[in-house]
Amino acid sequence: MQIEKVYEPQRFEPHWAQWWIDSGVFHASAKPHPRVFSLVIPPPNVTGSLHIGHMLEHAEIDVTIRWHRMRGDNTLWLPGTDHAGIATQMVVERKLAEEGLDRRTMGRDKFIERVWEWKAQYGDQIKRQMIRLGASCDWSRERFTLDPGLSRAVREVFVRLYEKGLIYRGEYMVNWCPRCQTALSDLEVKNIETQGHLWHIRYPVSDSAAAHVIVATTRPETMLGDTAVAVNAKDPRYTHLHDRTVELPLMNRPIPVILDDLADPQFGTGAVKVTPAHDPNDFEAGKRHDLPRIRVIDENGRMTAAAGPYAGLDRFEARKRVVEDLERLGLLEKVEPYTLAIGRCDRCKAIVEPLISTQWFVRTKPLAEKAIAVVETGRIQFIPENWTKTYFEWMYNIRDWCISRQLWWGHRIPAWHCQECGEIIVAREAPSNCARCGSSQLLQDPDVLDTWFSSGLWPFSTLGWPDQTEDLKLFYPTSLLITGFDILFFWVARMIMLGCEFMGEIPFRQVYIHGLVRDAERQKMSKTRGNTIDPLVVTEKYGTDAVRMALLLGAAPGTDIVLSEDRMESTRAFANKIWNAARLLFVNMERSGVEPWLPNRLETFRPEAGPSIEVAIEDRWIFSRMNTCAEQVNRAIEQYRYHEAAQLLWHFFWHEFCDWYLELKKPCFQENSGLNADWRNVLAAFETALRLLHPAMPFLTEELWQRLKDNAPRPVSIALAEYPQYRRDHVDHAAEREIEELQKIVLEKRNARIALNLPPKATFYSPLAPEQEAVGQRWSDTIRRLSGAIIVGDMPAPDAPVPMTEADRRRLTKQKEQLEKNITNSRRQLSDETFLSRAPEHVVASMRAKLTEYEAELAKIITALE
RNA sequence: GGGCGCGUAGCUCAGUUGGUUAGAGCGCCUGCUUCACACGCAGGAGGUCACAGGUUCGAGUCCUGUCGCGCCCACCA
Repeated sequence: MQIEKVYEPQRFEPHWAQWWIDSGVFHASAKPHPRVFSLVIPPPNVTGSLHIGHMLEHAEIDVTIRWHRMRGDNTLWLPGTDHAGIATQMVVERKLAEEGLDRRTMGRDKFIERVWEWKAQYGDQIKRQMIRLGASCDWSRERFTLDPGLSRAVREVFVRLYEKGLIYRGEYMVNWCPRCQTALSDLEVKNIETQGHLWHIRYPVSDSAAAHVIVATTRPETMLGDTAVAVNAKDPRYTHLHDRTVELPLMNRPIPVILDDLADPQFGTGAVKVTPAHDPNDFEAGKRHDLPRIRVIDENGRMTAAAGPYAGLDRFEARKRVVEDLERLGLLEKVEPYTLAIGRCDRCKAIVEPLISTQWFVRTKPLAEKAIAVVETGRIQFIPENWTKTYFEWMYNIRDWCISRQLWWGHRIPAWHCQECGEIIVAREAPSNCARCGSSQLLQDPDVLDTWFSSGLWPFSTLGWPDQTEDLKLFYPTSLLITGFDILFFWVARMIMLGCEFMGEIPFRQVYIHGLVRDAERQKMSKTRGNTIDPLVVTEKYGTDAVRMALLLGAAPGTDIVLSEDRMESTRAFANKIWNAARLLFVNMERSGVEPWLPNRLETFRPEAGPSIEVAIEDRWIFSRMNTCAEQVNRAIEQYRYHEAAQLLWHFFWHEFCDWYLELKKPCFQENSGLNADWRNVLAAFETALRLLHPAMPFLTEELWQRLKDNAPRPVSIALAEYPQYRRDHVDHAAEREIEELQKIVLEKRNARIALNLPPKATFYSPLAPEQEAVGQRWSDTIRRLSGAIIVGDMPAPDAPVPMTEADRRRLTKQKEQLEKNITNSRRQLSDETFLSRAPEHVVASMRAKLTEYEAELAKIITALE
């Protein structure tokens, strides 16, 4: 059998990725099963290819899913993608611009056609990437948020919410992105601290030549739309202005002075200009005082006709001109530098303009109540727990959700406007006549829904809702959601609200929130920084398994994940280590004339299996150790402690299986030995180790597992094999104690050799402590092989004792000091009445045991030093 | 302004309900091409757990405060 020295992932991974899909290994059963584990993917945007953050998410999901599948659960990982309204439309528009095209000249239908073409191309790319990265999804259940079925669910939800009065349409102030030409929800606006100015402007008081009031603003251009100046009723400085009017400069329009709490006497001059059409606070104040709303900025961010001489100017140009003009008129009191939070569009970073427009909204308070309750009662659990607080924080202060977008790509709002009487008809399917006047002149609302409206239904719309499908019955509520904190409000919160409302049941039981992937310098990865890691590039270079392992090793709950080439190099080394352990076995099997035959598992190493099968102590030891490892790994995965699971696997395989077990087994690999008990045990141990490693490193383990032949029927894939579980009867304390003692002796002898300055190959005589003799004699050959030391009993003792080197003496002295300190500490603790009465028994017991150990060791060191 | 989190070896981070000598990977130093693996083997150096108090028999872990850093939310012009 030809096996290369170095594991080449590129040769095997694509092959297995395809085979898994073709053989349907990952398909969930539609039949009820006592244990069901289901999870829906956070659907990636169709806009682009997957980045390393997706790979982390998918690695974590995949480990969990594979683990459940191997435990025999009926397991579903439902894949799919999101149409991502604004993001996708933006990308396609940009693409069209390169061709010199514009969506407005193309027309809606033509444009949507182009987006679908884009989707076909990129949606496929995402699927290909995921398959290549080993994601064990059930591709037969793949969904897209704009699929007919999911669109039906969207219309159903919209209509029901509307009928329940939870969706309304109205004229309100919304965040408007002048670049994207659409309204945005509050969540889609990012407030970014920016260095700006605070302009203090004098507004002359009407009929009072000298008097004026000074207002401060960060946006002077909006003064053109001012319809009042507000002062606080309790502010003694402005009592003379009550019931007066001021002259609005530049526009020469009298505006009233109103009394409103909007004006904070502590801030600025205590007087504030009111622009009801362009500021959310002013909008509210305007409603309270019935002020006119003068719109001076339009959807393009340009000044309207109402802005008089400034009409047609860009809003920022207008600001400059307004300030210049005020200065010329001597109405500019002063300008101060000022730090303010500017709202920017989450997608295109354009400065958002608050505008009054007619939009559709969801009344969120009633939905939030249920969503709060299910988390409060612990029916939904966040991991790590502290996200619960963030979730509540947002839910308690939730505001109505603007769901209409002036885009073309997305779910068209299922509302029709009657051209005759203006009636609005909300319906599941297009109505033919107006419900009020009977006219057939109906036009569908041009707007589409916020992307998150459809993703909010994802856990049940993907399973067939509103139909009561088998899948829905079986897999809803889903077991777990694994996602990032950046979409906690956007997505997770809305799924909980909508799931509780429409299914009457939570969408998932647990939410695991993973961290952000950062680069070696702990920086956030972003395209502008140019520090992104492309999953395909690094998997090509290091192998999928290595990259997965690197991600998992860093994936401690609640922390960000640092990924660097260094890390992937070390995990690649680990993959190679597994490969070479297999190589050792395969090469020796050939020499021994052993067909790579996989024995039935347990009978080979269990002492109870009968006297006919020899079970060497190292076999008993490795199975006992592997049992412990399985226990810990299972518990770690169960608690989403992926980094711990990965580290346990690493340590077990490298430092126990390879460093000790295989080394101990080497003498058994004899020429033409045939398939003896030793071989059976080695192969059984190796096969079990592969299964243990499989969720973390699926490709390598599948490749090696398939190369092991079997004498008994087994699943077609290691992905369907049984995951090793802890078994009480596999614990073998006697074997562990003996091998531990052996390890201690070998390490001691190795150190002795180094202290003597002997080269690795040199053998030397070394005495054995009396208590080690029983073990030492039995393992003398092994000790000699692994340490180079010939122990007393093997050979006559040397005439002169081995002289101690300086380095050795230093080391021992240091050890001695440390031990003395520990002994003092332990003795003090053990003579402390309070400690003895309060500390748990096992702590006291272990401290006693350790103390004895320290004392013995100290005695040895003292004699050695003399 | 409110909320969350971080500060542990040169670097990047683990450290589950407090329990005795604080761990890993990388890097560094020493010695080895030993017939699975130099993506390797054997060994080693390196930490007053940010700082100051407190609770406790016992604190990296719990409490208070200080300093430094990050993230999220929020309409103070």
